[in-house]
Amino acid sequence: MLIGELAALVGVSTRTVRHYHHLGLLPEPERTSGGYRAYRMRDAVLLARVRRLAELGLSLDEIRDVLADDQGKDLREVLRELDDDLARQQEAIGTRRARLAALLEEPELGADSAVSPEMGEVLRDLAPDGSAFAQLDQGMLALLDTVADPEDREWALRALRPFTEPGVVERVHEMYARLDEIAGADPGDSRLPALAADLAAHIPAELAGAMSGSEEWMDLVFAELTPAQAVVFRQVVALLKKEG
Amino acid sequence: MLIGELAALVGVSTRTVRHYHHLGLLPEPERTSGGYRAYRMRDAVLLARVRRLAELGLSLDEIRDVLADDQGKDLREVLRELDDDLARQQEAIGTRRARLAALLEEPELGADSAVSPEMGEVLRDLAPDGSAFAQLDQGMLALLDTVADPEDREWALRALRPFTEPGVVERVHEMYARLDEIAGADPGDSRLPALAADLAAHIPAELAGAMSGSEEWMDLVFAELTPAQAVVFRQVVALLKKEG
DNA sequence: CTTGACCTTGACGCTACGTCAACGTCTCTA
DNA sequence: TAGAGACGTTGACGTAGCGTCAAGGTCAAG
Repeated sequence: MLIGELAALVGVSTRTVRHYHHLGLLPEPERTSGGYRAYRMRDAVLLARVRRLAELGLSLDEIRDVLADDQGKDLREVLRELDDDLARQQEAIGTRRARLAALLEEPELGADSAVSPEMGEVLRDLAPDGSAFAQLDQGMLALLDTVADPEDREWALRALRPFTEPGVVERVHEMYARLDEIAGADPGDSRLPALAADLAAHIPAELAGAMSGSEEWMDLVFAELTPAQAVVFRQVVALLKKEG
Repeated sequence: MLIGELAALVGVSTRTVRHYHHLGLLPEPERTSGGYRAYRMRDAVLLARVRRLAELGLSLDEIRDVLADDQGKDLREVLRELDDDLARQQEAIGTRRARLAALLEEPELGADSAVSPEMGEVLRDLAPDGSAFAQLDQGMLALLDTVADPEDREWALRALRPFTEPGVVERVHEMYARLDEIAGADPGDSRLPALAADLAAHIPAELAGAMSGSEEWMDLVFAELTPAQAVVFRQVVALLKKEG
């Protein structure tokens, strides 16, 4: 039997057979005068054994160990571990499918999808309306949602909910629009103080406190702003500090 | 933000971040004077986006496509395909776990395990009793079980069942033992004709017909036999042919 | 000035083979 | 007897998503 015949008999590729030789799973057979591998029934029997175990899902390393031990004692143990592993995989896939199903339910499926359902709701209410500022803002909310620990996340969601109420959403969009408008403005632009005042009036104290808590965080946020926007937010911070 | 800080923020390794740069999933940020990557919030937002999609199970290639399209239209399609794929995986795992459970039920778990339940029964009844001939014979039955198409398999099982009946099993083991005994014997040994006659008496005609059907198959089987055993089986074949 | 923590690029490792490449062997046929 | 075509040989790269050195540069602190 040449390698192609053996492979066809057992139902694998010749590459697979050679691979098993390389790994020592299958002994190299004698060679013909021409250098071809000459297989016998024993080889087919062995190869079939390997395939049966492989099709169960054992790794080739595990198969080698099992065949080396030869006894059924170790095999039973390996199979149990494998079953546990498969059970975990099934569970993980189930979880992912549940998340997928929830996502597919959503009417909008934007770049910031795949966040938690609660944050998804907030983001949908605040809707990406083409505003550059809104995009960054909502991206950061999505970031927060994926990296914050559960309690911080809950806290943030509670703090955000007021913005999603009808009547308030429109004000938020108006702020986004005004921030976009002044993006390229001069730092001394006359519209800035009014915008800062309006923003400060809409941001609750607790949110402000949390935001300005970390110096580095604030630096990172300010680094994303245009000079004019930065001026506005420095004024907002000042106003909120005075107020609190 | 340096790479380590970004990675910690989003919850990945620095290697992962660099990998995403390499794949073009994440744009390379500016560098500090010292050559360090200097990240900003936008990068964290983007990285979090990538991670959310990756954790859903999308491949990095798919993520790049989805982010390139930017629209939710394609994302929905990709997610549906992914869900189908996961459903298939779940089913496959379920099948494997069922086979595993069946296997773990079995009291004996030998080298030829993981065959079909029916063949498992036959092999258990014929039990590996240390006979070298029995080992090869039963290995070949296992091979047959894994490579034959369903109808041939059914046929073989029906033809084998008589051997597993109480009263017959003992005769089978006796034959195995006698074949082992004469393994190294002279081709002219006086025990050979009797053994051949006894074997022929126990092998039904249909099985004999099937076995001798393929020339190559017979060659492969004979190649596994010692000279004395080969003599015996040539006599068996002759006897069965005369009888049929 | 040194230490130690961080950064840089480059490259190999992992799983289970698929897929060339470049070349030898064997069988069949003109 | 030569050539074609089917098969075999070894060697090496590719896959997915990073982990893990290696060999070295940068930076803040003591």
